[in-house]
Order: sequence, then C-alpha cells, then structure tokens
Amino acid sequence: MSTRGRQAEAARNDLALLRAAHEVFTTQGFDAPVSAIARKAGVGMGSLYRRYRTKEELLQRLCLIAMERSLERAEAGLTHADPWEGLALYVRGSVADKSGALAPVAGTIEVTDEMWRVARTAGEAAARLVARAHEAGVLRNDVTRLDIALLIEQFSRPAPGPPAPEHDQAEQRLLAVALDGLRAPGTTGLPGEPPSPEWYERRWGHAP
Amino acid sequence: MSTRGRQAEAARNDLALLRAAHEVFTTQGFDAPVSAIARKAGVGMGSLYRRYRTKEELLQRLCLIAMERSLERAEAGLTHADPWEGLALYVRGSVADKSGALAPVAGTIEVTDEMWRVARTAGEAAARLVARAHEAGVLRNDVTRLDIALLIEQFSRPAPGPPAPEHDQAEQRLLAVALDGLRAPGTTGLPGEPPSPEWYERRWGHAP
DNA sequence: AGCTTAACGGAGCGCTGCGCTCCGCAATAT
DNA sequence: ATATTGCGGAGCGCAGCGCTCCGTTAAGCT
Repeated sequence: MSTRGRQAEAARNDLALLRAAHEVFTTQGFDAPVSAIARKAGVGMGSLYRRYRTKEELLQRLCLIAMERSLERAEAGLTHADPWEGLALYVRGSVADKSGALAPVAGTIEVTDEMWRVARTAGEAAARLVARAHEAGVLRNDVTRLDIALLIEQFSRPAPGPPAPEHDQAEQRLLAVALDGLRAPGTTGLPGEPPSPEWYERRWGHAP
Repeated sequence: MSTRGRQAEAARNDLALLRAAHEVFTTQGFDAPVSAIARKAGVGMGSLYRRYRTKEELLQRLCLIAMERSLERAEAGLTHADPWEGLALYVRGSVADKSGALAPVAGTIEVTDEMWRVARTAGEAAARLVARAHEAGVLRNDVTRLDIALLIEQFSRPAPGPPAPEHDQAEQRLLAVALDGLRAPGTTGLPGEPPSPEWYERRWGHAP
C-alpha cells in the first residue's frame, strides 16, 4: 500500500470506484451490471454498496461530477484567447471524457436539485462560449448552443461491440469533419427548426 | 380485409412483421423483446415464430433486406448526374432508414454467406460513389469510404429515451453540418490514420 | 350445413442475469 | 488477547427475456 491505514484504503477505493463506474457506464451503457464496476475497480460488492446505498445514488454522483467537469472545460475554453480554439477545445474535451454519455439517463434516475443547479451553470458557460464564437464570426450563425450540446452527446454515445482503440480514432476523424462543418459560413442554412430548450430539458425529467 | 384468404393474411403479416421489426430494432436496439415486435405488428407470438424459427433468423433476414436497400441507394446515387448530390442523397437516405443501426449486431448473430455477398456488393457500390466524388473534387480527399460508412453508422444509432420527432429533426441538422464538413477542401487533414478495412470487417464477425 | 384443418393470439414455462444483502474473515486499534 | 472495523464475494429474490403450447377461430372442401 502506498499509504497506511483503512481510511486511506477507503479513499483510494472510492476514487477507483468512480473511475471504474465512469468507464463502465460510458462504454457499456447504464444497464451495465454493478458487479462489472466493482470488478474493474478491484473492489468487492460490499465495499461498493457501503459507499453508495444504491446504483441510482452512484449514477447521481457520477452525473454531478461529469457536469462539474464539463463546467470546468467550458470555463477553460472561455479563457482561451482565440474564440474558435476555445470552443473546439471544449467540444473535443467533452467528447474525450464522454460528457454526453450520461445524458440519456433521462427518466432512469431522479435528478437532484444540485444536479439541476450545476447543469444550469454549465449550460450558461457553454452558451457564453458559443456566443463569443458567434460574435467573432468563427462559428456558422445558424447553429445554436443546443446543436453543440447534441453534437457532443452524439459523439459520446457508447460504442457497440468490444472496446477498440480504432473506434476512438475513427470517431475523432468524424468529429474533426463535424467541426470543419461548424466553421463553414453556413449561408446554406440548416434544415428544420433549431432544437427547443423545452424539449432539451424535458428529456432529463421534469423541471425542478 | 383488403384481400381474401389465409395466404393473403400470411403475406400481410410477414410484411407487417418485417416493418415492425425494423422499427423496433432500430429505435430500441437489438435486445428489444421479440414480444414488442409482435405487438407493433399486430400479430401474436405464434405467428411470428411460425415464420422465423428464432430471433436470430429474423435478425438475419432483416439485415439482408437492409443491405439490399443500401445497395439500391448507392446505385441510385451513382445514377445522379451531380457527383456530390449523388453522394449526399446516399448518405441522407441511409441515415433516414437507419442502415447502420444493424451493424453493431456484430458477434451477436451468425453472418450468412448471402449476407457477406450482399455486404460486399453494397460496399463496392458505395466505394464507386465515393471515388466519383473524389475524382470530381467535391469531396475532401482525406476522407475514405470507411469514414463515410462510419458516419452513417454513427447517425443511425438508436436514440436514447422515448422516440421524439424533435430528435430526428435535431439529428438531421447535425448531419447537415457533417456533410458541409465533408465538402470542405480539407487541406488541414484529419487526425490519425484512416480506419483499416480489416478492423472494419472484423467487427462483423470473422471473414467468410 | 357440417366437417377438417390450418393458422391464429397470447398465457405461461424455464432460465438467465440483474440489484442488493449478508456473513465469514483479515487487518487494525486498544 | 480482545474488540472493532471494513473487506470480498457467494447467493437470494425477482424481473424480464426467448420460446412453446394449446384453446379458439375461421377458411376450404364436399
């Protein structure tokens, strides 16, 4: 052991569990068995269920962390001097840590007040990032912040079949294509109406 | 009844079953219950299992039909005078009938010889479509036919949550963005290596 | 009209695989 | 030496699946 004591082990277990849960849920989907998380974390079922009384509680904690990380990414993007690079970094980063993969949990788990708060804050930061790109004229103007959010979600979806490095590589190429498509002047216009905020939020369960 | 006789009903049932199976599998995934298909088709379990001895057999039939349709779409695209419009029509059409949604069946069902044959033919037609666009200079040259195939697959993935028309609309906007990205000169170059044919085919099970 | 027969719908069987509990054991603290 | 804490994992109860089987219905035949 790197550090002595049971408390230290407990702390390490907790981190390993969150890491494992993130990987398992984002690669296998939400109905992945809890035992798979325990196994990947190198931890027994007993230890898992002592920290999280239920699978839902674990998912809620995981969602919250993912949202906080997304918020950090958006703020980091705003820090960047170049509005386009700031946005691109945010999108690529969000896809890299599969931010959107936990969104379809909608209706499956109860959304806590804290989750709503962080989601709201993260959404606003992303909106500022998108607005800045729009004002700088580096992002096609017929695209909204929800289009960006759905793009991230789309590229965060768990891959079918066994995990393969080739898949991630292929996905990054497609993401690069999509990002190039976002830069285009876009005078052609996108089809249909932009996604409505009401629909977007309703997918997560009912408003607070 | 529109036509009399048991044979007529059987034929109608067969069509309804295939339609229902396509919709259920593409929107819910492959482990959707067989009973959901029977219900959507307005048919009892008995009738379903008289035509298809097993769920796998139904899936095989469905895959084959999807591949044949994809082949038709590719040939229709080649017929089109404008190389770009031909390709775009193929991509949009394939996404519309969720051609790629059945690909992740890989490893789940046994791939028949006939399926391999049709898949090969459809792949070749798509390759011609892509090559023509490349030669005409309307498709960025750092993109391969497998990138296109994976793009279609990506946009064919079943949507999370309950089916909503808004989702399809939002997806079409993202697809339009991606298509614009495909037209760009692309001198920037895509990241990583293009997907290898070996990996792509291996996902379907072992070669014939 | 009566009889035969084929196709129908759907209840339910057997089983797999899940979330979660419980308990014997090992490692620490006193 | 004893008490206590946290550990791993076997197994319980159950939900939901693929598939079968059978009573019922209705078309075809004479």
